[in-house]
Amino acid sequence: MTTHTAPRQQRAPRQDNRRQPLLDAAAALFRTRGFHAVTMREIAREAGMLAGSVYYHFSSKDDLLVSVYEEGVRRITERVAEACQDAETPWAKLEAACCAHTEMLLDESDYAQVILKVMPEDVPSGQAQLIDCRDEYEGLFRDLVDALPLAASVDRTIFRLTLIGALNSARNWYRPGGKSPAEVAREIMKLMKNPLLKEGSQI
Amino acid sequence: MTTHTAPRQQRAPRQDNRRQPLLDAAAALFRTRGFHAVTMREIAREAGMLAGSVYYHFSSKDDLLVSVYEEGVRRITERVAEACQDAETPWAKLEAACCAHTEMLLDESDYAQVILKVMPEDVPSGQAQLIDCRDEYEGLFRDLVDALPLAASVDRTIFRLTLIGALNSARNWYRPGGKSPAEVAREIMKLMKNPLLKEGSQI
DNA sequence: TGTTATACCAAACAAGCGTTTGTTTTAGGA
DNA sequence: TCCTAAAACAAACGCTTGTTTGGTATAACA
Repeated sequence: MTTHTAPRQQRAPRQDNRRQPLLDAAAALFRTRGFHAVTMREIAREAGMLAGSVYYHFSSKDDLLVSVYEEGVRRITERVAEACQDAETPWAKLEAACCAHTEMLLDESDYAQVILKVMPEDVPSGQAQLIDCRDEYEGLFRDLVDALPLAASVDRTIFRLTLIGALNSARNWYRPGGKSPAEVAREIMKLMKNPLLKEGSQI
Repeated sequence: MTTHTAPRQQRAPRQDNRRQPLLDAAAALFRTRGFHAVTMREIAREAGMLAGSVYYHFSSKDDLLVSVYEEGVRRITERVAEACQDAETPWAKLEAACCAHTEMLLDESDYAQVILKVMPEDVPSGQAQLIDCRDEYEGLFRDLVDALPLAASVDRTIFRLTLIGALNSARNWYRPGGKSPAEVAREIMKLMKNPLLKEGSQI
């Protein structure tokens, strides 16, 4: 007697599938209010459905956050990698990367901004996954910094982390209408590249 | 017939008052896990009491957070202001301030670290209060930066915000055992003060 | 066109939340 | 020593949370 494994026929997703609007809503809410302050009912309502329906697409709130986070890293990685390729010198590559990074964080993508707002420790079940994502993205900048012609006395690790930290901190004070995100990024890089001292002054 | 307003006699707080242990517990928990992820029951248990008892000392969870936050700003302000006074030149003053700031954020005070972990928008009812606190503390750094002999092309506002942002970002990667907090702060300042370029290299 | 996996709704669930209430213990001042 | 305010307990309140369950409409494929 043969074992009848059910055919388990698979079908293409329907066109009216609302997984994407759901992710978008979650990204927007997580970005502005953080993981713990947002409820499944809010996310669902924003996507035009009920809370229970979300569980057809995601197994838990944590799972939903991880998906948003991964998509955020995917998008910013894509943009930054693309921006680097157009530049020629190591410094120009880094600058292009910083501009793209800052643009994503300051006005373009809810997804990318979730990366700054949500900390891995907020989601114990997916902590390792989020950290891996972040590390992979940071590796991009490690390569760019390693390629720079820096004085031997400069600690490249601290330089890299400080640069990214400085760019990210713009999120706390940037307001649209003044300098553009790219201008902010260039200004910050200028600070770290040029001497600040007034000519003739002593330290 | 005279109206007898009750004497309403006031007494000094008892010696076994546990308001302070309560604040300490709240500071430690808010710092590591954030405002929304921490419950009143946890805070109370950590301080050795029950959830309801907390409301004898604080009118709400929001109120408790605001108290912790204000105490954090008070402590870091005190330490930074004290550190500045010992230095002489503008740059030395700023460096002393940055070292003190970084020490508080990296290993000393749960209270000070709450300032980084909790965002004003987490507590709508006390948002304005938290922002005022933060602004007042930042004013300290504004004065220090304004006193620096900088090249005219440098945007002092962006310099100040970037410096603080860079220092604060160390919270994300600092690990005890390597460079001390003060060394990290000095390294970051060096990055923003000195030229990075290798001698003879082109941009 | 009929079948079925897809994608949702509607309603409930247990657990946990911040907070309130009424009562009890206890230390400080007369 | 007695009285009273301080400071806590014990237990509940109403509500919200993330999640589960059972049912139902419908688009996709045979």
